[in-house]
Amino acid sequence: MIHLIIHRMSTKSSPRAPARPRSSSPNRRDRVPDHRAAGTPAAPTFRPIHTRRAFEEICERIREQLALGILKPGDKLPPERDLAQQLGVSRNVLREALRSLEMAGVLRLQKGVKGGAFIQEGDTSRMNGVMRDMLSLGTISVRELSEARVHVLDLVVRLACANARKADLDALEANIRRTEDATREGRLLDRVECSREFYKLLAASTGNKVIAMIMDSVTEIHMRFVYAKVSSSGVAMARLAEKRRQFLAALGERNVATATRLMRSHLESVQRMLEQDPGAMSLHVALAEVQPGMRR
Amino acid sequence: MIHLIIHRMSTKSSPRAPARPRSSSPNRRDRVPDHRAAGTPAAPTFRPIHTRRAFEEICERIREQLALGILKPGDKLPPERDLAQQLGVSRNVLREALRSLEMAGVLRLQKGVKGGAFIQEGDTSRMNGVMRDMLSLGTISVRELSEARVHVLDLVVRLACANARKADLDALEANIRRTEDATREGRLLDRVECSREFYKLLAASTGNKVIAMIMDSVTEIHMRFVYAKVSSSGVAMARLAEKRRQFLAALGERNVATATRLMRSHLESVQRMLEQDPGAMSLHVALAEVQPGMRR
DNA sequence: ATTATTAAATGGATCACCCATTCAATGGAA
DNA sequence: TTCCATTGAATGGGTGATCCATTTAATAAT
Repeated sequence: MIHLIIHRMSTKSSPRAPARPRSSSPNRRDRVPDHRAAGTPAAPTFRPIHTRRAFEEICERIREQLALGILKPGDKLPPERDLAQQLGVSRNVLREALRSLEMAGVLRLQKGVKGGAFIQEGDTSRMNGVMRDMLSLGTISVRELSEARVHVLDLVVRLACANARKADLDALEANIRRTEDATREGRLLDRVECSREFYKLLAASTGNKVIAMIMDSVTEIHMRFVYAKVSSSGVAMARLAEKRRQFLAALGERNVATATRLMRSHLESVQRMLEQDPGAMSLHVALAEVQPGMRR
Repeated sequence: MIHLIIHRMSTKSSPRAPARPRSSSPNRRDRVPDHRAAGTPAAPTFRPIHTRRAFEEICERIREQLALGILKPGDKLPPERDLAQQLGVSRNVLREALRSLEMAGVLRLQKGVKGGAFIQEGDTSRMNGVMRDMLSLGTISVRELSEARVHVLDLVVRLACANARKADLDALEANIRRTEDATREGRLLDRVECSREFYKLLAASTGNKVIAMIMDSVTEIHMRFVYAKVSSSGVAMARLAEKRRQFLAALGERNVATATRLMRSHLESVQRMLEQDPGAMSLHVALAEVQPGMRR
């Protein structure tokens, strides 16, 4: 259904070339890689160097079709065997490309007859993984992430005040009720889960998926720290639901100043709690466990 | 040097199983997948279902080692052949995992003796690709991205006012000079390139790599639109360098209000320019071409 | 000493299979 | 007829062997 022919422009002379003997020209001096030189007698169009690997080119082609709107979410790519042949590559290489695209959240691979590689849609959680990797690699620090979160949250509160709709406020209200239930019944970890959801709902209520994505990505790691802290110490933020209600009231009144002030002071108290014992803020506590494709 | 043993817990009966003939049991009724049932007479420990794919598990293991600090940037993984054996998987599958990690910016693969898979460090551009994919897939819209950019830029200006150091201001100053040169010599596209760099420098001057990353990711696409517009229409923003100088002056004086005002008005005029002819804001214009691993 | 050659290590790629899952088509039993 | 079990084909998941290409160090030739 889709044409993705790759003219491999490969470095290799031809697929399954007859094993050009290693030391064919005993005294050659030119260090020019023999590419396909000796093949055609006078082919003056020397192609530029090409170290690009097959799977990169494949990813690129598919992303190109996506960008051009030729491929859309829900579309199915041809079966691996067919596509590999169309592209003129081995199935293994094609799979490397498909795997990469799957991990990037572009594709979803499904087994069985009627299975195949489908263009994925609407996965807004991809940035979380990037953020985690950055942190694992030491490219960014916990401090930078926390600081960024404060600023982003500031922005989110402002936008939520401006744009939150009734449905958003209702969802937040329901979330707070669940928080109250969890508090009453002493389910501390569930309460952390509620917090995670609270911020997600707040982010969504900005009405801007880009902002929401950014917010989620800086919140995800933070909530892991909170989870680890609550999980190990057994202590939890006091008067959480109550504070949330106050905040929600300010949000409902579109009172940016109050909402911002409440959120900031809450963030500060959480930060104090986390920093109580150093080491709880260590990366390994939060990042270890649960590192799958993108659970959470 | 590193132990990453995976007990595959595989579904398959054993590597290279002796090709159990298809229709061996003519009248079997149990739909239980025969896993390794007939092998050992009474093995009561039925392992839980295992749909998890090998390459996912491998990625997970490596990320785990990373999160635990056992693997650090610069470290080298064992050669593919060795690692595959350690993990108990075929080399092909291992490569699928390595490829995914490479595309995610976690690894860098290098050929030749002394080559190998090295843990990458400090690549802050990974979020750009995510943003591009989201846009291609229609998960986010150009409008949302532009809007987010305005807000993020607002934040960046505030932080830059607070945190920019002399070196940052000097770099911005040098950038403006290059912009002037390009303007004088009519190199319009170079001027766009200068703009891209300007925003990157501004983002860096916040002193927070997370914020900078976010800023870069929302700016990258925007600059493609600008590039496409300038490239096709030949018109360019008037008095650009001059406006930049005013802005830089405000930044140097830590005058948040003025800097913010100047930036906002500039963004508005750029937006007006872009929206002049609709269609120029179409995705395809900006996303097509240059979709490599992560050029730019 | 300098330079060219060789050899080994390692990722890049191919081929030819086989296994496991899924689902539609088929066919027999109630 | 209706329903359920069986079958078989399509498709992704995975393996092992083998070769190519690049890079670097060791070695030989000048």
